[in-house]
Amino acid sequence: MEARHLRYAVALAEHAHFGRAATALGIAQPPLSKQIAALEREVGARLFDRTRRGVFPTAAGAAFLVRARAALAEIGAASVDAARAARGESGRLRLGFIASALLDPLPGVLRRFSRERPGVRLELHEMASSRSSAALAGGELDVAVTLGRPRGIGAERLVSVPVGHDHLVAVVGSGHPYAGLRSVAVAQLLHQPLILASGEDEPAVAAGLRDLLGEGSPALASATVARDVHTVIGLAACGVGVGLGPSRMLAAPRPGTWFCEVTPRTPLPDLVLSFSPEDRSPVLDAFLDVVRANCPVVGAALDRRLGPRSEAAG
Amino acid sequence: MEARHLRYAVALAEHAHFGRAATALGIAQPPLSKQIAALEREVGARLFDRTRRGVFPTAAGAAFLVRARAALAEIGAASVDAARAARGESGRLRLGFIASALLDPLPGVLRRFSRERPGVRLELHEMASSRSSAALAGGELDVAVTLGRPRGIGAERLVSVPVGHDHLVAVVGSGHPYAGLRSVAVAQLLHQPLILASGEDEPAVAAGLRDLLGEGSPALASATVARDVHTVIGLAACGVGVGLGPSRMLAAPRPGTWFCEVTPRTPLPDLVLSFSPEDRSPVLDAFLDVVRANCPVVGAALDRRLGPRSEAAG
DNA sequence: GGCGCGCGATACCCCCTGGGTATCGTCGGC
DNA sequence: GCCGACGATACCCAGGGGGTATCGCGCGCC
Repeated sequence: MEARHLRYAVALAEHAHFGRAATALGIAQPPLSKQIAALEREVGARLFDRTRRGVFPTAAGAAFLVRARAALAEIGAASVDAARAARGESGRLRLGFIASALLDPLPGVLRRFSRERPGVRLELHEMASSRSSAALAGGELDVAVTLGRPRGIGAERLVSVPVGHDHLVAVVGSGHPYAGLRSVAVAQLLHQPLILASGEDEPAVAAGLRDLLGEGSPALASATVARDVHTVIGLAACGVGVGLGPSRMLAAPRPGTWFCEVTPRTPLPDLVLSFSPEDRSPVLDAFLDVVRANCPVVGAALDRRLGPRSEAAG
Repeated sequence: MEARHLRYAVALAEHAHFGRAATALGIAQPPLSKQIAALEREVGARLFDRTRRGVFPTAAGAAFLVRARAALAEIGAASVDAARAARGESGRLRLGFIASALLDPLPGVLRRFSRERPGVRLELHEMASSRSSAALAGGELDVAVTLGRPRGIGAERLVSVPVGHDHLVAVVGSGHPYAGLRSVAVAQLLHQPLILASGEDEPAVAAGLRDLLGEGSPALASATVARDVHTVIGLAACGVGVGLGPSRMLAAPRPGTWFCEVTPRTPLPDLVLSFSPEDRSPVLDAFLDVVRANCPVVGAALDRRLGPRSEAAG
């Protein structure tokens, strides 16, 4: 049985007349008679009663038509759904990211992406950079934002572009003596209670501080350790001490906090956007477009890695 | 787009290999490649990624396949449902009947029919005979059991067969003086409180009694009137008086009641089964089969009206 | 590193079948 | 009783679905 048979049966039921149904289908009446006869032969039951007053479905025909209409609706939806998916207007995007990425590149990108692609389900997974890399290589994520380039098995197959440069900055509550300062020197941190994110989540901050303050520094040893940079800012705002984190923090100002540069300027690893070029999908391309639009420097780097924009532009 | 394209796409997704999918479909590989290419052209999107390790659906392909499988399931169900309906194994039967028919022919018929055709929904409508006839002629019922042959517009197009002959009998409670009698004479009814069904529902009983007792008989004038014959029996069982109704009542004995013949024997109109021969359906045929099997006399009458059994015997 | 092989795409051909025209059978209605 | 409407049938044609042969291209294996 072919979709043609369903279309013909539905048209015949709607017009209750072979000639008019055939005209509506764009064919002549005899082929329609033949196809309906063939359909009835295949089903093994008469589907239409040919009376003088019109052509009406039998009980079997009525049962058939219910399914036929449903099948035709599914067939139509198949094309539509596939085309939508091909244009990246539906589907899902699984994004792994380190918590601090929520400070700077992600808010704008996610807001814009979900506005431009309301049909795409965003699955956001906050996780450590190492887990993001592994999940990306294993196909469990579509795109990841990590600290530094991904390493580990499969990482060499990933495309990675830096999303921006970072250096170490300090954050204090408004009532803190350092509030209002443009910058603080490393020496000013030595006898302050320090707050920084834990090793796994933001390992670079702790490493940078070790470089600045010395390996066994008491200030570092007694530092308050938070799970992620958001908590660091929150604790600093409460006056617990001097928070230390990536300069990305400046992009998300929060009332009651004050940010100062740390001198000497201490670079931190870049935030990096990665994905598997083999698993590119229209949704991923759409996401990359949004990233391009939000951070022009990323666009140039992407073009260098993928060629000047895919032809599947929506 | 034809069902063939859906079948091919599903097979290709299942085998992840053009050659094996083609073999499973019973065709060669090149036609499958062509059909998939044509499908992708029509949808306007690549549906499968051809990699060295196999053929996998793209995001668009995955969306397409969901709909394709659903459509194919509907198409398969269309045939099955139609065949079932053609065999009278599904659908509905709308039966109109007079209340007293529940005493005799209907219990056995309905029990047997619902056992033989569990997929058919029985719609039972108790109504006066005149309404049944009109509903049958108007296409609102498939079959009706009425008192006497249907009359009124459209009734001449109906096929009607008597389901059995009836005459007037009396029913009393076990404690009644008549309990235990084989028969009662008309004279014995003259000074008894009588119970009979109301005019609309069982008009023949009242008419028969008028013939027996005389037009202005005080016994008739003071008779208790119930809506239907079931109530008559119930009231008689309570000792309210002598119930009068069709001999069909004998078929549904009820504890605490006693039935006696009324002499002289007074025939009542037959219970008649009617349907529209133009609207015959497999379900109706199946119902008529059950009626035949339950009441052999009806079978002969039906055969006389319709020919010796339809060829669509299930 | 070259050859072989597995796989999908392409080229080309055939014939099946879907659709066309012409016509018939039949049943109502005027 | 004739005509007209409608579905079925007969017959023909051509488009396309499916066949075989072959190519292009990686990958893997000596």
